[in-house]
Amino acid sequence: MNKGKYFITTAIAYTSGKPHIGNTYEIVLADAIARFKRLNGYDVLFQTGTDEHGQKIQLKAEEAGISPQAYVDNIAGEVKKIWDTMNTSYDIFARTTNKDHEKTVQKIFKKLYEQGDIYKGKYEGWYCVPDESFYTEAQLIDGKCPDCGREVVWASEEAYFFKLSKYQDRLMKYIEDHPDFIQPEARKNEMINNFLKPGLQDLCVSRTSFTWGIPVDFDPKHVIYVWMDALNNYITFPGFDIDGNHGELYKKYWPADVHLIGKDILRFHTIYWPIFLMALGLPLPKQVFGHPWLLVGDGKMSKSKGNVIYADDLTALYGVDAVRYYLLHDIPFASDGVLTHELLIERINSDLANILGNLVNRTISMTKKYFGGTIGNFEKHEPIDDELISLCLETPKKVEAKMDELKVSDAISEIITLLRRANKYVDETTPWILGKDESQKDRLDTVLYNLLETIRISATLLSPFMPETAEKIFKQLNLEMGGWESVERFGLIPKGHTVGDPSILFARIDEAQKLQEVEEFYKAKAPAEEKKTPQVPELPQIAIDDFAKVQLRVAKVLECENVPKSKKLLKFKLDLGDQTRQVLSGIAKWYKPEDLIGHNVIVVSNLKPAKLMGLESCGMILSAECGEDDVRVIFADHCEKGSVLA
RNA sequence: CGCGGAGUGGAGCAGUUCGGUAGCUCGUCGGGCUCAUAACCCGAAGGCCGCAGGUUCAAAUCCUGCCUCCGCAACCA
Repeated sequence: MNKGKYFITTAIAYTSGKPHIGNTYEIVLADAIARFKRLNGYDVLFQTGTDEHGQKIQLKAEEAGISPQAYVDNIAGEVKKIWDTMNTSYDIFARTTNKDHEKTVQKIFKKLYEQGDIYKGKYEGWYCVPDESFYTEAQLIDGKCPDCGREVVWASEEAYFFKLSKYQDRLMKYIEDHPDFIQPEARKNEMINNFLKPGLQDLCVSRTSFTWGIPVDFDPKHVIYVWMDALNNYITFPGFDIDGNHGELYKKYWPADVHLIGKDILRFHTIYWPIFLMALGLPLPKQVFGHPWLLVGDGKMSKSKGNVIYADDLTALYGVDAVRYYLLHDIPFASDGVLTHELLIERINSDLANILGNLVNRTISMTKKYFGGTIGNFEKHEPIDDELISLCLETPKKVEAKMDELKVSDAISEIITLLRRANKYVDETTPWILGKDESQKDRLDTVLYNLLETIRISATLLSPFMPETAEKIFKQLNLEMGGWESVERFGLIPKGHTVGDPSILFARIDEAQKLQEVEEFYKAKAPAEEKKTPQVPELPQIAIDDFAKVQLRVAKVLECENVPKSKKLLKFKLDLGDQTRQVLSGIAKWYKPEDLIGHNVIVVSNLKPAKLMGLESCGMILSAECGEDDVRVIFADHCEKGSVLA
C-alpha cells in the first residue's frame, strides 16, 4: 500500500549551544509524524540538521579559543547524539557547513542577483568609528554614541538587499488561496496583519561585520545572511541544482509537505522562504506548522537553580519512551505546554503503567496461567465482545484523522481510550471466574483472544510514538508487527499461537522517592557546572589615577518607585547631602521599592547621565552579582550620606 | 494606549468558530473485584466558567470596560 510521498522537515537547530528539552520537543514531534506516515503507507523523507553559521557562533568559538568549524562540529555532534537518544528516525541530517550546500547557496544568491531580485545598496545610519557600530537616530544620546559617548558620523555601508516587496502580492494571494499553509490558524493572521499588510521592507541579505558564513562568491567581503543560507537547506540537501540537474530525492520529494518549526521563526518560513522560492520559480511547501513552546514549570527545576532541562537527563531518569510519550501527549496543539517532574510522573503512572502496562501484563499472564500461553478455540463469541471489537476497528481511522491534522496528542488519546475500554472488558467478562469452570474454557479462550488482538492493534498504533515499547509488547505477544493493513483487521492472530513471557513495561513510580532521586541526580551533576561561575575574566591592571576618575559616594534613598511598563527598572531619588538626584537601576526583579527606601547605598556620582525608558539617570547604584540570578545592592547604612569613598 | 497568549471544581486541560443540560484526565471519598504493576471496574462529592456591565427567551460562548498572570519587544549606567 503506497499512499504517495511525504516530506517533513524540522527547523535546523542553531549550534550556539547544547539543545534543551524545548528544542528536543520539535524533533520528537516530527519523528512521531514521520513514523506515523510510514506506518500509514507513505513514502517518507524526514530531514533535520543544524544551522552552523553566524556571528554568535563565531563569537562563541573565539571565547572557547577554537575555530568556528571545530566549535560547530562539536555542537552538531551533541545535537545528533540527543536526536539519536530520543530514537528519532531522520533520513537526512543537514549541516549548513556542508560544502555542496555552501556552493548551491552561492549559486542561488548569484542567480537572484543576476535576475535583479537582489541588488547592491547601502545600509545607512549613525556610525561610531571606534566601536564599529551603527545606531539609529533614536538610540543616540545627545547626538553621541550611546556606548562610548564619542562623536558619531552619518555613514553608509554597502550591502545586498532582496526586493521582498516585488513578491508581496503574490505571497498574499498564495496565503489566501491556501488556507492551510500557515498553521495553527491564529498565526496566519499575525503574519498578515503584522508584516504583509503594512508592506514588506527590502531585506538586507548580506553582512560584512563578521566572516563566519558563506561568502558572496563575486564579492567575497560579504557573507550571506544566515537565514538565506539556512532556509535553503530544505532544498539543497535533497539535491536541488541551480541548472536543473536535480538529485533524485529532490525530484521525488520537493515540495515539502510540512515544515515543522517553532512559533518564533514563523516569519522567516512564511514570508522570506516562500518569496525566495518564488524568485527561484520553485513550488512552495504545502504547510508550515508553528508548534508551541515547552515551558519548564515552577521552582522545582527552575532556572534560579541553573537547571535548564535537557532531554538526556530526563531519559536517564525516566526512559526514552516515557519522555517521548509526555512530550507528544501533554503538549497542547496550539498553546504552550508545561513540563514538571510531578506531571511527568503522574502521566507515566496513570497512562503507561496502569492502563497500558497493566493491561498487557494481566492479559499475557492470564494467557499463560489458563492456557500455558497457547490459544486455540476462540469461536465462543458473545454480544458483549462487539463493543470492544468495533472500537478496535474505529480507532485506527480516528488516529489517522487526528494525525492528518497533526493533532498528535489527540491521536494518542484515542489509543488510550481503546486501552481503557479493554481494561473494562476484562471486568465485564471476568476471566478469573471463567477459569474456574471447565465448561467455559472456550469462552475464556475467546475473551483472551479479543484482548490480545486489542493489544496487537494498540501496540501497532502506538509504535510511531513509542517505538521501543511497541517492540517490547510484540515480543511479549510473540508476534511480528505488521503494517497499516494489520490494524484495519481484527482477528489476525492465528489459532494455536503461543505468547511470550510477561514482563513489566513501565514500573509504577513512587513520586516522593523519584523526586528525591531527581534532586540527587542534579546535585551529582552540579559540581561540573559550578566550575563555570567562579571564572571571572581578569581585566588589565589600572593605575591609581584611573581609579581616581571614578567618584563613589554614599547616598540615602529618599524615594523609590517602579518605572511603569518596565520589568527591570526602579527609579530612585537619592540624597547626596549637598544635592539630590534621580537615578535608575535595573534591579526591580530583586528588590521592591519599600526594601530600599531609607537605606544608604553607594553610587557612582560622576557617571555621565543617560536616558532609560525616557527617564534620565544620573549615576549608578552599586550592587554585586552574587550568582546567575542573584543581585544584591551594597548597603552603606553605617556611613554618612554624601561621604566620598576612597 | 508596543505585540501576542491565557484566566473553567484541589492539579492539568477540552468546550468559545455557528449562543441552548459544563466535559475529560489526575487527585479525594465510598463501593466492587482479585487475572494484574496497592494495578483494574463502578459510583459520589467538588465549579456564581477572572470581575462588572450590556445584547438575548437563553451567554463559559457575542459586545464593552476592568483586573490578574505569562511569553516577546524595549529597558538592566
